[in-house]
Amino acid sequence: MPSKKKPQKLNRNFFVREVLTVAKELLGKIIVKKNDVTLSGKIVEVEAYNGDIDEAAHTFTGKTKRNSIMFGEGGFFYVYFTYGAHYCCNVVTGFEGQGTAVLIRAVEPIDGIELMIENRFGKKFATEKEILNLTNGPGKVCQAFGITKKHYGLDLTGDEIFLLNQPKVKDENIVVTKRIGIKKSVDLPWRFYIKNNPYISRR
DNA sequence: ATCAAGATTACCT
DNA sequence: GGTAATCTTGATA
Repeated sequence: MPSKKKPQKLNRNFFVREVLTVAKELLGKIIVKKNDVTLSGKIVEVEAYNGDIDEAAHTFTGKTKRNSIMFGEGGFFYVYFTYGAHYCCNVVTGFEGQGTAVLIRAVEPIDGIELMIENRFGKKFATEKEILNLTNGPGKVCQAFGITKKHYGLDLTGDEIFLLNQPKVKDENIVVTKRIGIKKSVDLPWRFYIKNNPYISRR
């Protein structure tokens, strides 16, 4: 009997490519975080940042202590804290020295939904509406998954947090728009999300 | 040592 | 739709 093929972890080569390519291909992939409970979700919305030409990127003004991981090789986790309340998580892309990354803006919950509800709302149960609000924004994704600065610089080809390969989302099912919540380089069409997915952050 | 800004969210009218 | 909350980082002195 032909057994169903298990999805494989994305390896270093996937991440060490041009940031816009990686951003688009990250759609539909599954992010997994292993603890006592395994949490996972399908990536449905991302934004690309490129310090070479993009004034909104944290790496635009050069290397600092905070953004140094973004200048490393692709496949590492860049987590930062903002607005005094929220963590946002990024997947570093490209070669050593490039300063590019993809912000994970929204995921569709798959495994460990009970724990995500607890992390986000501090209770065990949630209404359908609340479940749609679990992970539909970058700060919410980090809160639901319990991602903090402890995970800064983590190797995404390791065993704690990693990504599982999935079939590519077809171009006709990808919506391309301008990015959200930034004040510089606002016209770059570097936000990508899966068409008609209920878990994207609207706004 | 001090200060301003920020890749957001939740709650208000 | 508008805005307060909240604190880390990086820049300036």
